Amino acid sequence: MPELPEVETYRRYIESTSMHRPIMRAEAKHPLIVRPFQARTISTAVEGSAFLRSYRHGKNLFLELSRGGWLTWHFGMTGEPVFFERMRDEPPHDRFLFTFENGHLAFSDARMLGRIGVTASPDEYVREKKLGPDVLTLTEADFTRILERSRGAAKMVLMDQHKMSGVGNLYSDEALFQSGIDPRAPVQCLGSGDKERLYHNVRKVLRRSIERGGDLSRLPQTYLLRHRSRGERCPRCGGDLLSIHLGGRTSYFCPHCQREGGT
DNA sequence: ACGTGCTCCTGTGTGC
DNA sequence: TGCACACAGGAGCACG
Repeated sequence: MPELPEVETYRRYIESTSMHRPIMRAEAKHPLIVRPFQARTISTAVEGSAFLRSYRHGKNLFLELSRGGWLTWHFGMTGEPVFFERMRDEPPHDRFLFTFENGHLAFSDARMLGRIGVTASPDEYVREKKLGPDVLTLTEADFTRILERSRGAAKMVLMDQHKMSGVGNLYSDEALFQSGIDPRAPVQCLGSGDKERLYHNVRKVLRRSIERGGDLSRLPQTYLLRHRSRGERCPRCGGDLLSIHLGGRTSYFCPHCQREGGT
């Protein structure tokens, strides 16, 4: 379920469970999870190393390997890291397993849309994938510049990892809701007030969720995310929420509280 | 250079 | 209860 806050939560989890432990085995339990690499390539690069440092860029996690290079980790839609000590506690859908002297770190991923790979450095990976800057590193001026260079629906711009990296379907809905902006609003139609609110709300929403450990159920009831399902009502005005398809993804918003822009 | 839609995968919830 | 089918918080790619 990983957007930026979840991946940051996973990074901290791995920091607290799995660093500086010699990796005895690194095994792809399913070949798809390391695509387009060969399972062997990853095992060879990782076994005998330890994770030295962690780094996150948008929804991507990087772990520096003591023998050189970095592990890359993308969580797809259903991936999560699980540390455990006894094999009988191995999670279901274990797709990649790191084995330490005392314990294991599994990549559990039901849908297998996640990926594990290796790269020379996070910078190299970001360049290869043409990822935009991590959204939390953006200044307001950077953010505004990105919006001004873009066209199309505001929500699509927020979610485009090549423009800015880290925001997905759910948090874009939330930031737009809190900013009173219709997800379909063309970015060119946003006023400077809209852009300013959007910048602050994107950051606020992501930070708040990180504080809550990426657990949506711990976000305030005033958030759209707590009401993001069919038939629910806007937490602000009580009106019916609308759900539409935008770029193949489901968007929820309040047609009363969210406008096409111009402030 | 762009936006749209298809595709990769499997598990779960919904409605008949 | 059982089954079929839509749908899911992501992203790369082909196509127009």
